[in-house]
Amino acid sequence: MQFSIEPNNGMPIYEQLVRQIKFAVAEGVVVPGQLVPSVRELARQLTINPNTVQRAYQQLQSEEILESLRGRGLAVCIGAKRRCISDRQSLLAERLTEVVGEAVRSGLDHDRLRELIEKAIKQAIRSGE
Amino acid sequence: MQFSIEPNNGMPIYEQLVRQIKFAVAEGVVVPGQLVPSVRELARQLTINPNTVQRAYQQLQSEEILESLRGRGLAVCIGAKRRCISDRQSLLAERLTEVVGEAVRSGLDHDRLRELIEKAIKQAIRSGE
DNA sequence: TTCGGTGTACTATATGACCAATACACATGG
DNA sequence: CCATGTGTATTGGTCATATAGTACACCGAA
Repeated sequence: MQFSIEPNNGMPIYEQLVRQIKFAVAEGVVVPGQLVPSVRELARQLTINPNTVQRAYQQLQSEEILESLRGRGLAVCIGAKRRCISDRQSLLAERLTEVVGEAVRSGLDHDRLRELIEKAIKQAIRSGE
Repeated sequence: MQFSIEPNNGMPIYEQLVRQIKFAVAEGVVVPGQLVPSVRELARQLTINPNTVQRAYQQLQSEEILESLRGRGLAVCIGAKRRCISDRQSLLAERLTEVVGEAVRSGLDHDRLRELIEKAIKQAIRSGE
């Protein structure tokens, strides 16, 4: 459960959290039934406000990714993994479509575009190992 | 000079404008010396607030893309085209790196990722013609 | 039972983006 | 000259995000 929050990235912090937790469930980093970090613990870990974490957890509950075990914590729902895998594809496709769309509309050569994409992929893989 | 603004896209409206105007200069849709639409005209055209247009124009002046001919309008600076072409590449690469980075970190297969990218490119080209 | 950790709820405050309205200085065309 | 259209500046308001602080109900272990 390693999250990285980037403020000033346009995307609200609570939304970044929602995405990353969904991705973690999709990858099996947290399995159904397992507890996620507590509101206060995760807030302390990321040095953000507990209310912000709470907001992310609240949305994940409304999407039936997490369920509340009051007094104990929040657990990953049973059927959540399949849905998170599906969600991951949708969420990433959505952003990709936006960015690629902007590039094409801007008039950039398709060759240049593919070149930039390949460079981005290599950089992402390299920085992640 | 055809712009499309999407509110609630995370990116502020004035920043969307700055990018699209830079792209237009890079493409030669507006050539150096030519006047861009007036603050009020563009605001009316996009049904946004004149202050928002003003803010975009102000930033473009600080980057020496536009110059103010007070009482007449705003013109594209002489050396601006080359800089805009360079800026376009940087701006698009930056966003691409972010999105691709998120996809890779999320654990998505590289094959799936390339698949999504190809689909996004085809869709962008198709919707643009 | 008691205590600490859990989720949850509520109010208040600060910041940034954006809208709304107004006012002023300048240039152009009648 | 003067009316119109420019850019520019200022003030105030709304909304979403995020922070800060407090309070309550619940569970489990000591």
